[in-house]
Amino acid sequence: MTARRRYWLMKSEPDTFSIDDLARVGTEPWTGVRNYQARNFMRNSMQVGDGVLFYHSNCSPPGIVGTATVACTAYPDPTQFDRASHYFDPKATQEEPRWHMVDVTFERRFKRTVTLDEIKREADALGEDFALIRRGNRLSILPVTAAQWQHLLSLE
DNA sequence: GCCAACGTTGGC
DNA sequence: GCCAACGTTGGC
Repeated sequence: MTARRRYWLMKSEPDTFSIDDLARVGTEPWTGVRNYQARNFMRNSMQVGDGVLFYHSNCSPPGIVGTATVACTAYPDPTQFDRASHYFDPKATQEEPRWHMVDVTFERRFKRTVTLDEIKREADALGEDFALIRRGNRLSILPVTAAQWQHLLSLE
């Protein structure tokens, strides 16, 4: 039996890692998540083949720029053990890692950015509880329903 | 570069 | 276990 495909939105700052970077490398470990809720989505819920909306944040304009897929189930993020890394976590141990991540594989770059501004205008269709457009929400990884996925793709 | 929102930390 | 201080996110 094939697992049911789930959908996610993952934010990345294009200055750090953009959709074009992902297109170039093909598959990338999603290092550096240091938020428990975001980690839990990766560790507890992501499955191989899940759909990912790739979102550019902290740029102009912010928005969805393409799609990717989850390439593997979660495993410990090695940067937590690396003293030299910006993401080093002194409280993490090999025996008890704190931070897990998945690898993400490039699927497609949108012909254009579906901007946050446009997405906000679709609040009625997407639902007010959609975390991306909920006021003050800063989650870098959030779940997307099949209906939201379809609707967001239709905006391209 | 500003700053609102919010998560985390640590003193008590 | 409260909560102030602090750090980070991310839109603008």
